[in-house]
Amino acid sequence: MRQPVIILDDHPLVASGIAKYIEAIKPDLPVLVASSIAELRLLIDVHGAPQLVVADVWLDASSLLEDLAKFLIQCPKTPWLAISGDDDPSIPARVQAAGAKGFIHKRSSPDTMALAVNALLQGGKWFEVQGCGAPANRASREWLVTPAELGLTSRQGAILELLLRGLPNKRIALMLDVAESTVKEHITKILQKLGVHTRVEAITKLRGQRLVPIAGEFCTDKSTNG
Amino acid sequence: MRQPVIILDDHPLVASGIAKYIEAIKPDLPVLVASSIAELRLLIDVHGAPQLVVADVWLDASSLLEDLAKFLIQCPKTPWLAISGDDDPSIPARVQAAGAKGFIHKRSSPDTMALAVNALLQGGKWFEVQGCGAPANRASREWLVTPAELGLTSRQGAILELLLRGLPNKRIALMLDVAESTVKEHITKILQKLGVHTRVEAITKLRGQRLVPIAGEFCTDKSTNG
DNA sequence: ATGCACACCCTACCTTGGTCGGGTTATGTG
DNA sequence: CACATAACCCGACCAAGGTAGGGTGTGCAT
Repeated sequence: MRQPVIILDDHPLVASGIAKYIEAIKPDLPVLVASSIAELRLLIDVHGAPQLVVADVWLDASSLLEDLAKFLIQCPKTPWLAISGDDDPSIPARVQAAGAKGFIHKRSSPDTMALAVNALLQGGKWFEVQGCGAPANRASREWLVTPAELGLTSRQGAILELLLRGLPNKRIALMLDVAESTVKEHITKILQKLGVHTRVEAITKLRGQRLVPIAGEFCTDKSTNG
Repeated sequence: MRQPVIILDDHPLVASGIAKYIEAIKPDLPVLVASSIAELRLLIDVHGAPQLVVADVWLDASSLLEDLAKFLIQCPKTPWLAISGDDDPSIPARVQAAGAKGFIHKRSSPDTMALAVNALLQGGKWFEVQGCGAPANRASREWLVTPAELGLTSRQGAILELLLRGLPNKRIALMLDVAESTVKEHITKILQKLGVHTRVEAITKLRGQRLVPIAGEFCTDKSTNG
């Protein structure tokens, strides 16, 4: 019933690692591995259009990017996530131009990849800005994420924001003026969508990311902990 | 009883891929995975000196290479194989100076890695010469904090490090091979010293900071069994 | 020797967190 | 219209987190 996720990588080590990881975070999704476009085509012929393609764009290989893009337009509904180990800063733009719905660097944390995969599976996008040129000011250039990119509703996004500040459910409920049980319910769904089981995992997974601020409402930036 | 091979890589994707691959070519060898020197140390405490360490020298991280070398001289009979995804041409020389018995690049074929692993397991060496000259991008100075600066003992620092990674008490207890109640006790004291009431507050309070990988003295706090 | 700090173990108790199975209301869209 | 989705509420259950107070053994300084 559910279409598979296909990992395309010429490096079997990395491919199997990625596959294993995606299987771990998405136990209900079949994950297949291809090490060439030919193999990818074969898998798609057999299994139909996949739900997602995660492709290592090893740009050493001549025109892989174009070939891949040309090939994947056969599956217009299938998003694909580009992964590169290269530090060329033009890559994100190039893969986006080639039709990728997302890009992450190989040195990204697995958590980041999980987020990207989730985002793409839910129809969103995920483009990670590479730090090649000026990686020094990491703290000030934290990546921005919209709730939508994480597949969250706006309300869930609001609650996630407070959750990420370390607030307990009771405080969140007070701030949003709803029942604590409602907060719990939202958080349960948030955790599911993020593919984690506890708020602590969610926080560490999203570490370094920042939700885009939501207009109005609970913009009380003071207090919080303590 | 055969001693294990330990893979050290901050990128679990790659680590598990490498582990899987080595398991495939060496079915009789247990393969363990660590994602930090602290974890590596723990594994060695538990299992004894490994037959081989395969370490990704992610040189972005401050002085990992020195720390690793300093740590591995405790196991003088254990060869270690450095893997790097960086193109800095000085790396092979540096890792050799640091005591590595081999070096391969992440873009090497799995076959190459198999050869290197075999060579080192048999007491040999394997140094792959890199072709490219792209300079490494210096970077990513994250704010480092020592447990001492926070008023913590070394043990508390170790636990805090795991806590900050989002691990639940049970996992921390398993990794440190102590009772969960002991972990709880340590954490209670950590929280008191940090002036917070929950681990989530501790995480958000220390967000963006990184504990130093355990300074100097932390090596093996005796046996304490009993 | 006595005291102190640390790491370790335990039980008990309470709070918080997360899930599950109900339910209501409003807003859409086929 | 029926149906789906989101937001809201409740109660109940169990797991996890945190505190309190008991204990052991070690090493180190007074």
